[in-house]
Amino acid sequence: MKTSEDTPLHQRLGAEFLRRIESGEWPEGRPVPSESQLCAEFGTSRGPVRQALALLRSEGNLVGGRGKPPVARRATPSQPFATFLSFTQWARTIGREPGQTTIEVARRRASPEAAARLGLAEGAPVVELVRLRLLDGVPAMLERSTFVYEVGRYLFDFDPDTGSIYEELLRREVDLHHARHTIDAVAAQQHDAELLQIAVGDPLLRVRRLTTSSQGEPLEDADDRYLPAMATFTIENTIEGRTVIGRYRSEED
Amino acid sequence: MKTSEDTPLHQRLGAEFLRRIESGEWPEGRPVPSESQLCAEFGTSRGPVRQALALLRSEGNLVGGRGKPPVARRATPSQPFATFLSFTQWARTIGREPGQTTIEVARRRASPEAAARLGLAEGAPVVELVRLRLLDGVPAMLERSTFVYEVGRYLFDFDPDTGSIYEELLRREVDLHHARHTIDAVAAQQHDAELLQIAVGDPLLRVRRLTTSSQGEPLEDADDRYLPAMATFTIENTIEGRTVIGRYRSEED
DNA sequence: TGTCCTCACTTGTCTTCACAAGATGACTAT
DNA sequence: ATAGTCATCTTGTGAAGACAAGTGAGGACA
Repeated sequence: MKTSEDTPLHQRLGAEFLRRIESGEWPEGRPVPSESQLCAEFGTSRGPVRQALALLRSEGNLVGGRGKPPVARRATPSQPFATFLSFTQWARTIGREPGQTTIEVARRRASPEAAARLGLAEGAPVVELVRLRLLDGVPAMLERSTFVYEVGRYLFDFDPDTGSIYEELLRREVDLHHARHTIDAVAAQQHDAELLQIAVGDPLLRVRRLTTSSQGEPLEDADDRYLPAMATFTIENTIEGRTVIGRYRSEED
Repeated sequence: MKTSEDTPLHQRLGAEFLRRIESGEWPEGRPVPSESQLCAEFGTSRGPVRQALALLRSEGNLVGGRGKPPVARRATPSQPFATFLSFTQWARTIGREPGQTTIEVARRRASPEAAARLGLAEGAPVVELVRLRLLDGVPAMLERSTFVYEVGRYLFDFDPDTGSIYEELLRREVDLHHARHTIDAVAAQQHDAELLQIAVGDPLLRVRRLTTSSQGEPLEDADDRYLPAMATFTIENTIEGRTVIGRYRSEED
């Protein structure tokens, strides 16, 4: 029943508990206070306290329990949707300066493959965008996107050289909700090689992405090709089913 | 308060609700029964019902709510830890026959790089394993693993050609709990190319894996190199933070 | 000294109650 | 006919209480 600021009690508790773990106030590897102690400290019932603890448990910040208080853990959080989807936001979170050179943006009729992936009729209008993405001014990735026309039309009112398309689409209230990334490796083609300044046949990390709305309607189909030296993807996995994903700058070695 | 079979009520409810969604008894896109109706049907209080619904919500099987009952969705589940970690189990889940040819298994002194990743002193004993992994008898991946000696010693009592090391280690009660997969692309070296029957320089999908115990102690450091035509990794991501991961056979195209 | 038992404490589970806030449809007033 | 109001449904949130089961420490006992 703490002084309400209109956000639910269990959320405030969860944020406070997380702060204590990350600040070391609740040291890593040591048991946290018991639920009854927390109830007493915050003057609440067990319900909100347990909800808050369950949230931290699902994020890997608390482990163990049953008969004894759980133990605090510092856990690397999963990268949020925006960081994972937007090159610009990703670059900033890893402390690099994003950049881009637009190679082409055009209204076209959908190719059979793109139409199939986007759930469109063959020949339906789409907007295709090709950009070379830079990290600190150095080529890092070649991005080929095909947008459903209803979304892609916004690109003509917007200079794709100036910043994040993802942020622009959010401003236009496009319902970007879900993305499926398929990761594999390909050899650089002629076009890739020229733009990324590598040799034909060099390995590239390819990420094909299908972005959909909250209703499951496809909005964007993309093919991003990274220089392996510039980016890696990580998947963390535990036996209890917790998953942490991330995109990082490759380690120098 | 349903006839107890010693598993908690909310788990039984969650399993039953999931069954109804996947069977179509609760059709996709349609609102599910209200909590009070479910309470009446199962003769329980709201607590367990809400716990069960929250579980399904966290797995993407229920969306919406607040003021009206949530809507059912069929969601692809995240691949479990075992499927993601074990080539053998993965192959079986996608309906292929796993196979392997052991190239070498040896007790060595850790290289500086491996020692650093495994948190060992340089020169500490480790067990190195190199296997060519097959799908339906065709080369698919080259696996190079370095095990901490305490774990790797079991490999000498076990023929790595006969099956899953992961399952064998579980039988020995090795505490495999957490894995961090780092995905990038590399060019095939001489050794890779010979074993995988490709040309030197061809692109390979590389997955470096660090497997740790529940206490965070490193157990295995691996470098798996997949033929791009044989496997892809997928990451699904939503704006609410739900994540689904998977490893799949590449599509033919 | 070493073993076993008891007891206090903890978390997990479930019940019952209450109220706030969003959603919806029927009804009313214009 | 249309717009606004209200009753009634829903879920979200929180309190309080109860009991089962796991944990661990201390004491009794051999």
